[in-house]
Amino acid sequence: MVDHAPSAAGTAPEDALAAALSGDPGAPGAPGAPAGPASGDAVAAAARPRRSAATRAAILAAARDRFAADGYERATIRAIARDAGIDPSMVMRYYGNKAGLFAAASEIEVHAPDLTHVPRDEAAARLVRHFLERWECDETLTAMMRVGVTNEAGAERMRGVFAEQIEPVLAAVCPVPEEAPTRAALVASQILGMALCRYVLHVPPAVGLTHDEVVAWLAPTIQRYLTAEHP
Amino acid sequence: MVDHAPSAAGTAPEDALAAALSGDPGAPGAPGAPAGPASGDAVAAAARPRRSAATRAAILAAARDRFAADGYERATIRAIARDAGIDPSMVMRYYGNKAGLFAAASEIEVHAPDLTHVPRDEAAARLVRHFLERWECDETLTAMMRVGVTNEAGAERMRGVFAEQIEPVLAAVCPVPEEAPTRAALVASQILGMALCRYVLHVPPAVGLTHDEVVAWLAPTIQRYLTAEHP
DNA sequence: ACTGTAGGCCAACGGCCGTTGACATTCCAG
DNA sequence: CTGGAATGTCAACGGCCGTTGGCCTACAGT
Repeated sequence: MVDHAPSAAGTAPEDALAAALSGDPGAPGAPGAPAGPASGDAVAAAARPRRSAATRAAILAAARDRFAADGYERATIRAIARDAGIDPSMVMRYYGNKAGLFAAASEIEVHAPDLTHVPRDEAAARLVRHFLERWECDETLTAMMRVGVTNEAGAERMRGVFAEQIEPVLAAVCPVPEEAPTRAALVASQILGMALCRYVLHVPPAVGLTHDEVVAWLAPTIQRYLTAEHP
Repeated sequence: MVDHAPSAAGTAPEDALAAALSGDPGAPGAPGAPAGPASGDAVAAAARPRRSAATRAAILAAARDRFAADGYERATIRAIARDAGIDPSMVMRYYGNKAGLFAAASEIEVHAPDLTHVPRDEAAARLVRHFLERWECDETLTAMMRVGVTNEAGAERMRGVFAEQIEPVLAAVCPVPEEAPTRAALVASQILGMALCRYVLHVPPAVGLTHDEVVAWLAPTIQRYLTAEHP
């Protein structure tokens, strides 16, 4: 009778991740960032490069690699710290906790191209090629997919990226504005599906396609999702 | 001197999963399965329902739910056993270890429909509708996706399902046989992408589509991947 | 009635994890 | 030169995990 809600015991860590991904300012601020030398010149304080910048960057780079390779649960702070060549406690000092580190390592900028000044029948090809390059330039998107699939907070972040960075861009070329969300979701389903097969599951025939082949196959699909009349 | 390979300690769990998913017979056999009453009638021994069958089924059902909801790492044997109403050690007795349990819980049967006797222009719609229903009838496919994205052994299993259960079915309706793998991968990318958005990431516009709408949008895409000439 | 065996529970072990706090070192302002 | 903040190391804590082995119970064959 002592424990009245044992079934909810396992959800605490996930809450931490959710809070961190929501931009919750609850994380303990890194030393050196908030308070300057008190009476010193604010501009000088901001301009002086912190010696820790290199360490922070190394941690972030190692974290991106590990999260992309292993997902959130299997990527351990100890392993990330080892890759970065520092002590695990430094990760805590700079990013508060594991969730905060992931939130920092998974800041997503899709940089979807502006399609308003692209000929309508080239928009889809442009889009496909952009995402191929974006996906291969670093492993952030792979990491986001790994965590989004496993973790509800990660999924929420992906929905946010979709709503804030994908939908608006596609709405600009949608003939009927109120259909934009549906059409954007269809586009996302095809692009994410190809990324899943090619970069995460490594399905051989999907890996073997050249960029041009992927564009040639997918662009007509995307184009139809964008502009064809509602079936 | 007892333990001769201490350096490989960190990789053991993943290897165990890989071995289990490869159908490695190394797992300790469950009691009651291999040896009958020695001198008894073999038919009677096989027919007599083991009292443990219900427990085994309960474990498997709980495992499917947990793996689907949490992925491989976060789904704990303790939680699965609690859901099944038994002791964690029973899981070990029946399935050897966690990897063996997952291997048993993720036996995938896609049951892709035979398309050889379907009018060519209906094949795609039939396929899309089948996968919608298949995906919603239980959570096995969601579990497979969660693990396939996070775990290399899980990805290997998905590639196996693709090669053995998807590719052959689609090859039957492919005009050019040697293009079958590529076309099957394209089909898989669209179907898995929609499943990802709809059942895993829960992207709102994708969730809101009815079956008929999904079929209406996706079928032309699938049809083109199946039968349109190579672009 | 007796006994072997399958089914089940319990307590524990060793290990890895995230996290913490105390202590050493480097750097810079005064 | 000196004091304090920034940077970094080390060792440890508590917790949860997968896994193991011992012990108890119920039942079927003889």
